[in-house]
Amino acid sequence: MKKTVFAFSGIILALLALFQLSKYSYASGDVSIEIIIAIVALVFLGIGIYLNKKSLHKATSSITEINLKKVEELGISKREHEVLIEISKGLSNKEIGDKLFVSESTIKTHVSNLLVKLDAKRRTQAIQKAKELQVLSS
Amino acid sequence: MKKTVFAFSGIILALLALFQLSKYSYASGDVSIEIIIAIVALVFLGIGIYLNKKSLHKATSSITEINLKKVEELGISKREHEVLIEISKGLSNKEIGDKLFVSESTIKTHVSNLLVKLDAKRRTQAIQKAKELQVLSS
DNA sequence: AGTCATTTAGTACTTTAGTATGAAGTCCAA
DNA sequence: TTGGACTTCATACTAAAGTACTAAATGACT
Repeated sequence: MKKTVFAFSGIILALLALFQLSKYSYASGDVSIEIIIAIVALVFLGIGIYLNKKSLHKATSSITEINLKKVEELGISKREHEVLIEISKGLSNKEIGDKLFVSESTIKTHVSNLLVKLDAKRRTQAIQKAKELQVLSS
Repeated sequence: MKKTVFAFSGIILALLALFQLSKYSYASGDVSIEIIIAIVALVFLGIGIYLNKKSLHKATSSITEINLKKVEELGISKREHEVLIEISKGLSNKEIGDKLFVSESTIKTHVSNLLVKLDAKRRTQAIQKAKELQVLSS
């Protein structure tokens, strides 16, 4: 956090300096305007890349969005998708039932339906396929 | 791919136009140099962010290395690790046995040992924990 | 009001998974 | 060469998971 503050302060100061420098350099006639603009362009290109690298590195580690369209395409209902998530966490049917306040029978029904919809023979295979199809976050 | 080519062509043309525009605008005295530089700066900042987002998205999506040290720490043997990988692919004990040319009994033994070492009650939980511990690539 | 998808739940079975235990062969290092 | 870890396999269980129905309640849509 402190590093970020210092970095930003530095960048802002550098930019101000660059602006002033560009004005005086142009006024004194030493450098053409094209070169000044080019320098500014390159510096900001670098800043853009740097800022993005910072922000993306924190975000992308956990971003693997769930494709809601494919969930629909596969005909997976809201409740079934909930069950799918719990399966991927390693819970048993009984545990999922307790967590969602329904019976184990109900979970078995949902799981059976999920296996058909995901074309899987086992829950482990369902997890694998669901992640491939971006129906589960990995 | 075609999209990328068109996008780049567009960007390059826009930049050339911007450069020419800046020169004439300044020459005619309508716009001050600060504003021109600011516009160029913002445009290149955007380009930098855009380029980086593109390149990072391709790279970070598949990077999740397996931590060999933790495999050792957990006392997971070479064969057990092989079995773990097949489990995560969604195979049954029988299928894993066929793939590795051993009996289902053998796989059951390996799986039981894995569950103890990973402190899991089920194979699905083992997958989850193994990925958390970076013993499996996710 | 009636249809359709969803959610819930049950029974009765079959199939996998997982546990516990024993045992034998391999290979490596002390 | 003799433990020790690894791999293999088996038997006999118990426990989950999964299948194949049936069925009822709910809510949305027509």
